[in-house]
Amino acid sequence: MDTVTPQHGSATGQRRRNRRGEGERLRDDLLDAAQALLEETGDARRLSLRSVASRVGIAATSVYLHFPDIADLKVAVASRGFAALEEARDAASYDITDPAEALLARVRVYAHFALHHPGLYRLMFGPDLPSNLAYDAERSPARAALQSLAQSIERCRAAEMCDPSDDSIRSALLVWTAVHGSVILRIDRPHFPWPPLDQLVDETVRRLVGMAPQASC
Amino acid sequence: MDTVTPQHGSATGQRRRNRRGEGERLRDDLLDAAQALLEETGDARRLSLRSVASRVGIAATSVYLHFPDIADLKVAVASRGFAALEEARDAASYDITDPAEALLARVRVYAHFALHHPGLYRLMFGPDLPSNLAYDAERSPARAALQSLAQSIERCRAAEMCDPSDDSIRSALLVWTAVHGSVILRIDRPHFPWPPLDQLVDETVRRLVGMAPQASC
DNA sequence: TGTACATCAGTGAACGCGCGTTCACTGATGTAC
DNA sequence: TGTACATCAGTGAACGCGCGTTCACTGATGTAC
Repeated sequence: MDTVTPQHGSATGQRRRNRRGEGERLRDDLLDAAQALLEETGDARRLSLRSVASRVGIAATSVYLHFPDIADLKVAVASRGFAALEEARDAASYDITDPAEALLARVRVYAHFALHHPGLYRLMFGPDLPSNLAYDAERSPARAALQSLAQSIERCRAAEMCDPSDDSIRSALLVWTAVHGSVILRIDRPHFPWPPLDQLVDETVRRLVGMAPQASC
Repeated sequence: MDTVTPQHGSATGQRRRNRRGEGERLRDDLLDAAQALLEETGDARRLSLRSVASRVGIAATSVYLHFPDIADLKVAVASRGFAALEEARDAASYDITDPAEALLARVRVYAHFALHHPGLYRLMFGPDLPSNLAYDAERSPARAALQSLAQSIERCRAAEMCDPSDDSIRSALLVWTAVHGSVILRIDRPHFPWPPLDQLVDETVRRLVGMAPQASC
């Protein structure tokens, strides 16, 4: 969109001050920088107010113009992460009619998202968000994601593609925690000889929801 | 064991210097202090050289008498944790003859260990160990634990209590990652309305290894 | 058309904190003679 | 039995680092008159 201004995407250093009325741009730049730092280091602890400011090329104190403190910035970054994850999952299952295939596709995308954005994923689902702001509150992206997973399982059940006696919310919980464990250990223990991700994820989902071993049913 | 010396278990403050020839005691005291800090904060990042030294009641520099750096101290603490976990698991299944019950008991104890020692558990299985020393090397307590889990599953299979077509190592991997996800999310998201732990763990294990829903088989 | 001024978008010095690590040292104690 | 001395088990000051946060400030720019 509009002309690519030099300050966008540039590393630490010179940066042109925004024009009058465009001060809000810095907010986006800060979020971009924080996300970039997460991608590079894979470690949410490195996300310091000073590191983000330095990445953008502004004084450390300027962060306070847009965020009351570093915790709020982290929450905002995580929030963007949840939106991106949701979008990716929806895109993955958009044109799949088979409910079982759709479920598997959605879970696979979740796993790939985690491995492609380990720092962001760890921030979203790990201990690095301030606990009073973490997304385990009743209305939160993480809960919404769980609901969406449960609905996907429910559609399988309606099509008689998995265990009919299960509570789909409970099944969703089993699947979510299991897949989280699988991807977070992959991220945290990169030297372990992990089998291919998709196979393991598929197997986990199939068994936990009582789906037949082959995709057809 | 022998007289309880005042420096043991005491908080920050006065501490009597060890007698000649007993300097190695400080090493144990450091490990005890580090573990106590983990229990209290639940956060492996707080394990700093200075915090451990202060907890024991010695000068920060004295840590170097026994550990080349803080990373080595963390590895030593994690190592004790793996030993404790192994012991607890063996104790849990010691007098259980039914292989399925033994497997479930062992996995339940694993989960309880994690929730009772969240800081220690996170250190053992999380990203806080220095990556070159993390226990994902070929010969490591974590690998040994996985082997032991696989053997427990193998015994179920021999007794025809679970899916006979499975590779037990692969099943062990599925179970380990799933249970890890379940407990680490409980630790990291304490505000989430988690169902009872044992039920969820049992259900996860049964489904992943293809065990019948009831304990009898 | 010119200018005073309010506002916007930041800056820069400074604070105290905890961190890992270095270096030279100290004082008690056991042992060899 | 007495004593010199090596060793052991630590100490304490100091270093530079990055951190979050405070405070008073600056300079460009749009706007009202």
